Amino acid sequence: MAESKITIPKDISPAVIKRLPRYYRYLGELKEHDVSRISSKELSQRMQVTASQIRQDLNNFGGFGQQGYGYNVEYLYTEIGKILGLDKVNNMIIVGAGNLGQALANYHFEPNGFRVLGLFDVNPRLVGLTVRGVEIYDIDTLEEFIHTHDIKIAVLTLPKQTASDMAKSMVEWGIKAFWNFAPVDLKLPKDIMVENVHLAESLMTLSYRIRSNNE
Amino acid sequence: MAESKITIPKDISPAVIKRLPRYYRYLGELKEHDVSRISSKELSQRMQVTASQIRQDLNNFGGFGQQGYGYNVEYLYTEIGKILGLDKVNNMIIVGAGNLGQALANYHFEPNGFRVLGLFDVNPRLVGLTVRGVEIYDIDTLEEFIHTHDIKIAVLTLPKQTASDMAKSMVEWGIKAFWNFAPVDLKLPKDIMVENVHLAESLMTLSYRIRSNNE
DNA sequence: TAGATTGTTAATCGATTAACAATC
DNA sequence: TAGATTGTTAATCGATTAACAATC
Repeated sequence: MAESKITIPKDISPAVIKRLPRYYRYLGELKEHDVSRISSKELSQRMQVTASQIRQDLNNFGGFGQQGYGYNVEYLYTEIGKILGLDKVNNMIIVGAGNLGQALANYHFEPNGFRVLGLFDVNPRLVGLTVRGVEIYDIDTLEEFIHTHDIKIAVLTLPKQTASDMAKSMVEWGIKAFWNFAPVDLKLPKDIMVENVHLAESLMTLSYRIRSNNE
Repeated sequence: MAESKITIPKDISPAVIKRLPRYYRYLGELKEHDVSRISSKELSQRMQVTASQIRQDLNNFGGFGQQGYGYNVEYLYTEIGKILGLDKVNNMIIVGAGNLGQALANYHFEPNGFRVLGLFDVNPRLVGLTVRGVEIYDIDTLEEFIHTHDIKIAVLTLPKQTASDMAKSMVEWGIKAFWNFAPVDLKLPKDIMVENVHLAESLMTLSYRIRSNNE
C-alpha cells in the first residue's frame, strides 16, 4: 500500500477530474455500509462505468490498489478526499443574498472543505439578517472583508447584469476562484478559476431530450 | 434560408447538446444588441470556441447559414429555441420545498419553456404557504396532483435519503423526466430522463483546481 | 463577377476500452 | 502456489479541428 503523501500531477484531463467526486461519493457510501474492500470490477458494476476506466482514472494519481485484492475502501476514500482538497478548509463568501444565495448558505459544505464566512447584498432589507448563523453584510463592505479575512473563494449568485463587473472588482480585491451561478461567462485573467453552474442551461438540455423523445 | 419545420435527428452526441444552450444564450444577447447577422468566425471569437465546431454543431440540425453571408441572428435564435423545445410550455412540479426547492420556485423559467404548477413537501409548516404565487402542497396529495394535471416533469429537491424511493413512486404515477438535485444516481427505467445537478460535486472540482494550483 | 463564408469531408487529437503481463 | 486483480500498454472509438470545394 503506497505512501499517503499526495502530489497532484499537473496534466489531468477535465474528464477525469469531473469523475473524481462521484468515485468519492460511492466510496463514502460503501464505507457507511462497512464494506472494507472493493475491486474495480464490482465498483464498475455499481457505478455503471467500465472497470478499465476506474483503474485508468485512479492511476493518474498513484497505485492505490493491490493486485489480487482490489482497493481498500477507507484508504481510497481518504486519498481521493486529499486529491480533491477536502482535507483542508477553505473560507468563502457568497455574493448575492437572494433566494439562491441564501439556499446555498443553508447548505452543509464543511464536509466538502468549505466554510461560508459571510453573505453580501445591496438590498438594505437583507443586510443584518442571519442565514444559518452567517450574517448578510452590505456589499459596500465587501472589499474590506475580503482583505481582513483573506478570502480567496467566492460564490457568485448575483443577477447577470451585475455579476461580471462585480467579479472583475473582486479579482482586484484578491479573489482567486469563483463558483459562478450567474448566466454569464466571466472574462477574467487566466489564473482565476471559475466553476460555472448554469441552471437554465441544464434545464434546457432536459427540455431538448423531452422534445426529441416525443417526436 | 431553410424551411422552419424542425426535425430532430436521433443520434446527436451529448457534447453537442450541452453546447446548444450556450449558443442560444449568445444569440439572445446579440439579438438584444440589435446584431442581425453573424459569421461562425466572429461568434467563435466571442464564445472562445472554434468556428469549425460551431458549423459542425449547427449542421447536425440543418443548414441555417448562407455562404458568403453567415447566419441570421434572429432566425438562428428561433431555430435553436425550437430544437431545445423552448417554444412549447411544459408543466412541472417541485418535490421538496426546502431552501433549494423554494429558490428554484422563484426562478423565472417561463422563457425556458417551463411552468411550475406546485411545490410538495412533508413538512406541515410549509404546506399552504405560497412561493411566487405557487402553493406548497402536502406530499400525500402528490399522486393525485400528477394524475389530474397530467404532470410529466419533476424537479427533485428532496434529501438524498428519500429521493430515490420517491422518484420510483413518481415514475409509477406518470413522471417521465427528472431535474434531479439530490446527490444520488436515480436508478429508473431507461425511458425515464434524468438531468442531474450535483452541486457538491461541482464545488469539489473547484476545490481540486484550487488545491492543484497551490502545489 | 469577386469575395466571403458556409457545409462537409478528411486529418488529428484525445478519451475510452480491451488486453495482458506483473504481482499480491 | 494458484487465483485474482491490479497497473499499464496497445487498440478502438468518438469528438474536435483543419481544409477546401460549393455557393451565395
